[in-house]
Amino acid sequence: MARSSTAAETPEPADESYDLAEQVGFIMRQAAQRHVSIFNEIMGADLTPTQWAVLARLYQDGGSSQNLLGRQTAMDAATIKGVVDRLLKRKLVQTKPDPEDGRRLIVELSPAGVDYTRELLPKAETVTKVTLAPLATNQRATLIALLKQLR
Amino acid sequence: MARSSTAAETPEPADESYDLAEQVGFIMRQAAQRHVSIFNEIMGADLTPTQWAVLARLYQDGGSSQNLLGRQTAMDAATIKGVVDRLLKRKLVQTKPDPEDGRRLIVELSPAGVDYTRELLPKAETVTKVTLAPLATNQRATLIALLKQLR
DNA sequence: TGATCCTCGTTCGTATACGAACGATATTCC
DNA sequence: GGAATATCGTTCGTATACGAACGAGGATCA
Repeated sequence: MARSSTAAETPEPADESYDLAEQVGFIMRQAAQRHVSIFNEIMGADLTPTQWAVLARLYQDGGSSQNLLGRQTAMDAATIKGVVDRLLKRKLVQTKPDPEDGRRLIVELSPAGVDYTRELLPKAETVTKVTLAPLATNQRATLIALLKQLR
Repeated sequence: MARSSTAAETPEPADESYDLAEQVGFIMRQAAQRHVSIFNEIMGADLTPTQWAVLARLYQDGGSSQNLLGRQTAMDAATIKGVVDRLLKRKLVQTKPDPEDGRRLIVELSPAGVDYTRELLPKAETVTKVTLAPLATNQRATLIALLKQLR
C-alpha cells in the first residue's frame, strides 16, 4: 500500500482499499451459507429452505395463487413453480383452479402437508435459534432490524 | 404416515409463535437477493457476484490452487470449478499445473483479467455503498460485525 | 365492442450451490 | 518400502434463482 496516512484527506483510495473479505455481499453470502447448512442438519436433507418457506407460509395464511405465494416467499414466478412442483410430487401441497380468475392456480397444503408442517415447526424454531447462537440476545434483534432495512 | 398423534397434552405455544417473516434465514435471503440485484444493475449482467469474488481475490492475492481459491471465495470444489471454467472461456483467468504438486491446478488472472478487474473495482465499491445506503454510517459497521459472527 | 395493457402460469437457458462418488497424486505412519 | 489416509480436481444429479419470451385470461377505456 502506498503512503496515504499523512497526506490523508485524499478521497481517492479506491484500488488498494477494496478488500473482498470486507464487503457486505461477500460476508452475507457466507452467513447465508452457514444458515442453510444448519437448516439442512436440523430439518433433514429432504426439505430445502425455500420448500419450508412455502409450507410455513401456507400453514400460516392458507392457500393463495402460485405467483402470490412466490411473492410472499421471495421467489419469482419461475422459481416458485419448480418448488411447488416438487412439493406436489410429494403430495405435501395440492392445487386447483381459481373459480374467480381463470389465470390463477390456487396452491394449498394437503392434509398430509398440514401434519408434516406442524411436526416440523419446533425444528424450524431450532434452526433460527442455532443460527443466532453466536450472538448475544440484544444483538439478535439488532441484526434482524438491520437486515430488514436492506430488503 | 401415521395419523397426527391426537392433540395430546402438548404444552406447545410453538405453532402460533412461528412467523416465517421474522426468521433470520428468510430475512437474510431477501437481503441477499436485493444485494445481488444491485450488483447486477451496477456491474452489468455479464459478471456474477461469485465470478467477481474470484477476480477480486486473485487480484488481491495472486494465483492459487483451484480448491484453495474456492475456500477463499466461499465455494466448494464443484462450484469453483464451474466458475473458473466460465472465466477461462472469457480468457479472464488462466491455469497451469502446480510443479510442486501434481494434483493442483494453479489459477491466476490473465493480463486481460487484471485490466478488467482493475476497471471494475470502483463499480464494486459502489455496489457495497448502494447496498448499505439504507443504513446510517454506524449501523453499517454493526451489521458487518454481526454478520461476521454468523459465518 | 374492440384495442390496449396487465397479470398469470409456463418454458428455456444460464449460473450458483452442494452432496456424493471417482481416480490420481501426496502425505503419514508403521 | 508399503499401506492407510488425505487432498485435489472432476463429474453427476438435484435444487434454487432469475431474465426472457410466450400464450391465455382479465381489466380498462375510448
